[in-house]
Amino acid sequence: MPRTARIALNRPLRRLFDYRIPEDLTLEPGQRVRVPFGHQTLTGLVVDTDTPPPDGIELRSIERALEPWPVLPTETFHLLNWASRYYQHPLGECLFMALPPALRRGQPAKEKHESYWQPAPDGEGQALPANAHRQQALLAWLQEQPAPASTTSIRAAGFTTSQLKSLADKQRIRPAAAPAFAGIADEPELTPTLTPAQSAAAEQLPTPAEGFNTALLYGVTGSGKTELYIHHLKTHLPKDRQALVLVPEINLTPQTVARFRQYFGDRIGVWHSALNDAERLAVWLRVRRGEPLILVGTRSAALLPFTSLATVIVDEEHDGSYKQGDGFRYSGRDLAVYRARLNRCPAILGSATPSLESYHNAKQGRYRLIRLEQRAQNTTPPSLHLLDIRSRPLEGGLSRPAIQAIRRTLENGEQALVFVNRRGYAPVMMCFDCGYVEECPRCDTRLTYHRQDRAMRCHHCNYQAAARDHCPSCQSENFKPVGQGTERAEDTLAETFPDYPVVRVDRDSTQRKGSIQGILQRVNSGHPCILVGTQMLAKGHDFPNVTLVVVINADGGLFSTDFRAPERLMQTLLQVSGRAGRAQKPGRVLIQTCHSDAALLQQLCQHDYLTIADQLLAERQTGGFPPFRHMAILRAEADTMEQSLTLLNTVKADASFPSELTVWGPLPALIARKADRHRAQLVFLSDRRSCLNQALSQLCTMLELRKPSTRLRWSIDVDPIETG
DNA sequence: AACTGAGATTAT
DNA sequence: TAATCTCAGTTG
Repeated sequence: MPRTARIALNRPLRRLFDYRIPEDLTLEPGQRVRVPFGHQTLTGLVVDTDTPPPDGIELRSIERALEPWPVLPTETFHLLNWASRYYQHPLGECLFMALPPALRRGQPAKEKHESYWQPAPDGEGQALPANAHRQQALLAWLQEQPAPASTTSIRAAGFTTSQLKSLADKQRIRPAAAPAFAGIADEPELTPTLTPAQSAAAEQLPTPAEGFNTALLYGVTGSGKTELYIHHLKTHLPKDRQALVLVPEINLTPQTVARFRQYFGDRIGVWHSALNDAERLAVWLRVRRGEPLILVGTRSAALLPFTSLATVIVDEEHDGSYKQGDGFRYSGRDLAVYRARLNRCPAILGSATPSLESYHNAKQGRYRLIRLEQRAQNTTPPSLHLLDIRSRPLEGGLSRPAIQAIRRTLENGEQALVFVNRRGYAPVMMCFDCGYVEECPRCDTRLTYHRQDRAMRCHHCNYQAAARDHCPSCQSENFKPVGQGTERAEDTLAETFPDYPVVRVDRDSTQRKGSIQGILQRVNSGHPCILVGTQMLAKGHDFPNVTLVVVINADGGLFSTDFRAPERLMQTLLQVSGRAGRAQKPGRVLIQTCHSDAALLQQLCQHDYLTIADQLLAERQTGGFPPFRHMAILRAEADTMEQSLTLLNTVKADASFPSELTVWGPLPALIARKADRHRAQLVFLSDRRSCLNQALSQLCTMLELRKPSTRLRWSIDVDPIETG
């Protein structure tokens, strides 16, 4: 009986392919192989062996295994299998997503040869030139090292390979064998000191000894969650085990990584989108080898091949960036929790504004709710005030009282932060004579005016055109920007407060690498100034001298059709409020709105987040929305709206859905045309996850069978966060 | 997705 | 008549 293997390929095919295993080869799931596929040779992953071969097909043979060991260890493999079914995404693409790019191709699982160096005995080799300062410094550095140093660590210490080569040429250093991996090199023996409130919370956190257990850590902004994580890992993570720490966007939080490094030294591994292929492979291999790393990373770090995971932490667990927006639409947070379950270890989800999903889980008793409601430095929490701007004169979007508050803040020698939820100068250019509004030629959107480079831009498809100074329709010069963007607010503020620096922080002002660091440094010097910016400012930064936060307009989230909009509004407002009054000075938050009577905004000023969350949950329950019911969206996009709607309509008509499944639509998407693609969607809701999942796989089979055209595309989004 | 081959369309 | 494009079908 010839042995067979079922192989997954990195292709968008919802099926696997069977191959014969050569006589001399033994294989297990998770191994990489080279297989013939049509006229090409591809890298595949073994999913199963000795499965009954299909009838009437002449199987081709696996060429060879790329490694004698599985690149995907058992738990990771299980996780991805589960995720493939849960998110209805082809298994092959899920599995390959968990490999670094180098291993997705046919490359060997080895780092580029790394060499190790040690100083030559005293007196050997040639003397160094007097001006070779860096070489002398490198030699001195090598002499201080307890063991031979790798090229990577030499580079990390600020030296170059050419300096290394010069020393080697002069025989002042010699190559050495790679030191055997001996646990953690030198993890500092340092543990953060906790406040009484932090200690109380720390005692409730689930430890690796307890097995699988999920905790929701509700820690208000400034309560010191990071210290708590570090303390927890220091006291409970065994020295030989791994930990995963997920963060939303690591590029914006180098301070967090620095803090972890300070306590764990080289035991910290970092994983984010800015790594190149070689760096990715190196970190991935360290994880796969089972080095007891504490891996700090973004969403995709949840897919890393941990072999001895003992703690999972998800910081800012409410953050939308944990959900992948295209392709394999997984939630890094949810995969991390499932991973903890597979590895029988604790998962800690931390946030000052927990997602309603996690909070609901806590209320249902599935998660342990831990409250940390005191700020670490005993500062009073910021006070929130609504500022109704109906029929008030505005200057560049700012009301008189807001400007006065900013002035007082600056005169007190403190800093103010102005939050504007739109980048650019103004979201619309409009003709005040004929009413013409400049729109994107490829999307159903308005173009945003960017004064910085005199451009009109579409924030949805990146279309760009030169800005005009008169109306293209009636030639009137009464063609003006309408509404507020960060650039405009910056402008007004600079005019109003000529004696103080105004610093803008948004995607456009921080494009250059590291420019945000410079900005933050400048702000943290503490001199009075005004910060203007978008969401970016709300995320995790610590501005000790900011005592006033002004929200230019809170109304955007009040009337959205998206059922998550109120939740998101509350989270954004509270996160940005948290930037106020960190040090010894109390903070004030002014929220400009045209609806100061709105119940949601009133509650925000009077209550804590969980009270509002209770309220929002009640509304979700009444409306039959997540987390009370499970949701998925089938989206279609094509050259015409008719094509998209037809596909969804026929699929809806042909499928036999159980009565407990609610189906809405098909309806055109909120932005019906995006980059010249016409989009529509069908929404599914069900009380039972299994019911939803079954309906979705039925849909997939149907959609796979019909192959109308490559220009007509469809995708499934399970637990969507954008429902427009 | 990548590739192929058949058939239609277009350039020379 | 050759080169190019489009479309549908297949991959074990």
